Amino acid sequence: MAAKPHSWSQADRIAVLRRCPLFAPWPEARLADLAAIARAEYYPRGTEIYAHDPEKREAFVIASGEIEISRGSAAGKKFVLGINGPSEILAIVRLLAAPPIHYDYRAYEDSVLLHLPTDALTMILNADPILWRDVALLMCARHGDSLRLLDAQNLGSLDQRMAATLADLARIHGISGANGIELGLRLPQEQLGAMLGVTRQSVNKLLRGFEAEGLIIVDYNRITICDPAALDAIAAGLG
Amino acid sequence: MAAKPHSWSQADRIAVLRRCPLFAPWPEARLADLAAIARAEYYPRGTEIYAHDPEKREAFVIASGEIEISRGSAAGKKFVLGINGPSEILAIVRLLAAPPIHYDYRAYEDSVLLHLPTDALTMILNADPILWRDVALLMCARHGDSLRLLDAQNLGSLDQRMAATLADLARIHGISGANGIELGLRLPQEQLGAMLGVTRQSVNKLLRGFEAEGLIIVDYNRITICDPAALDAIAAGLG
DNA sequence: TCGCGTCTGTCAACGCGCCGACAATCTCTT
DNA sequence: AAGAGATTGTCGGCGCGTTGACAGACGCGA
Repeated sequence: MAAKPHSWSQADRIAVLRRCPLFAPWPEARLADLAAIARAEYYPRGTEIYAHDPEKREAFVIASGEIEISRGSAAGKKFVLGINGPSEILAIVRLLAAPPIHYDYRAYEDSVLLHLPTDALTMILNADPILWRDVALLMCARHGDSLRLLDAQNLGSLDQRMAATLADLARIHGISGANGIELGLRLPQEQLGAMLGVTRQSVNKLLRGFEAEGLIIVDYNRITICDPAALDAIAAGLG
Repeated sequence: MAAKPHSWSQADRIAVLRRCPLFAPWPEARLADLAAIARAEYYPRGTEIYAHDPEKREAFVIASGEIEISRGSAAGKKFVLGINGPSEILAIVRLLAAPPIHYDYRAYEDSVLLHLPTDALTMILNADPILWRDVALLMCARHGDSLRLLDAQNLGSLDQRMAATLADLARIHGISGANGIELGLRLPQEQLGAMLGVTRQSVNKLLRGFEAEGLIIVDYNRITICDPAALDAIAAGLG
């Protein structure tokens, strides 16, 4: 599915960038500048993206595949912030935030990324400063997402957080199918647990509860959302 | 302490804005533009800032006092994101984030705020677009803060989160005193609980544990940090 | 087609933080 | 100086999610 990047032309890179919401409204010339500094790279499933240099100052756009954003603790626990698909731009915060913050990026499926070195990226932005506005808006949206997660953690029950997470995944990775919205993603219960901050066993019980109510269908590594509205209702605290 | 705002001059407003990290580096002319659209308002302790209109599209700078940022659940629980002091700019996200997100702002002490209507603010930014860069950097820093909180919630123990929260409070509200860093803030244990997402009783036990180890001194509504380094060590998971 | 590694279903024991309650203490107002 | 309201200290019982363990199901590669 993912074409190997060694053969990618400037036009190929521009096409990928054009699909990224942050860059979509940019003028053609700026996109060309961006594409000129972009470096395409292929990562087979399971690869750590910046394993060799956690302090690497590069953002990247997902050309194809899925990237898992996570963070591990000294105790060996793992917290998964999210799993992002094509056209998302990631690792922007690490470029700018002070004090710096570091997340682990892992290829959840075979993926191709377009790397954008910070220094070159900021030079392009400074050359046409109104583009910084788009960055600011993107950061606001991301910040809003984090805040929503934080609220859910502190105010919601486990049911609610599970419902919210499933609804989010459906929005990002959903493909409409025969019985409802199918998550186009292999999704072990352990993985869901790492997103919710609970154990695999708890996820299992929850999932089977939802299935019993006809909200979802669980099928070895795959989940289908039958009743998205009901999930949203639960997530909102009305369930 | 807080001068009533009805008497504030343009020069007074400029002085307040100059102290805000976001605006500090801006040229004098832009600051004057900002001050011209700013409206100073006084809020006695306990007042809800946008109670009359939760959808109000205004950011504000704290001229004096303390503002609590929180969010309530339908079940009556409350989650406190933070308590911010003078020179902080708040409610920026609500202006820009999509989908919108709403927090409650409450005067934790008698406070004076400088309100900045969104539309006028964005016009000033658009007139000198490089200023958007500062906004983007600020949003990155804020986003980083949220992510750190989120990590702590999902990976850390209650001890660690308590230590981290106390260290944060010391950084923002700390005044060096005889026995260490005194938190210049009345801080009921219930309030700390709302920040950590746990009950008052749990906070009490934790606090007395820390006190027994000589890390802090608890004195009715006041906390003094005796050993900040030890708290940081605990927060980092080494305690 | 076999076999191994991954993923799922389920259980009992355990521990941590919550709930509800009550008395003691402190602060502020009158 | 006194009373009201807010804050703290502390307890026992309870519920939920964890821990650790094991059997069974699935799916990919040899």
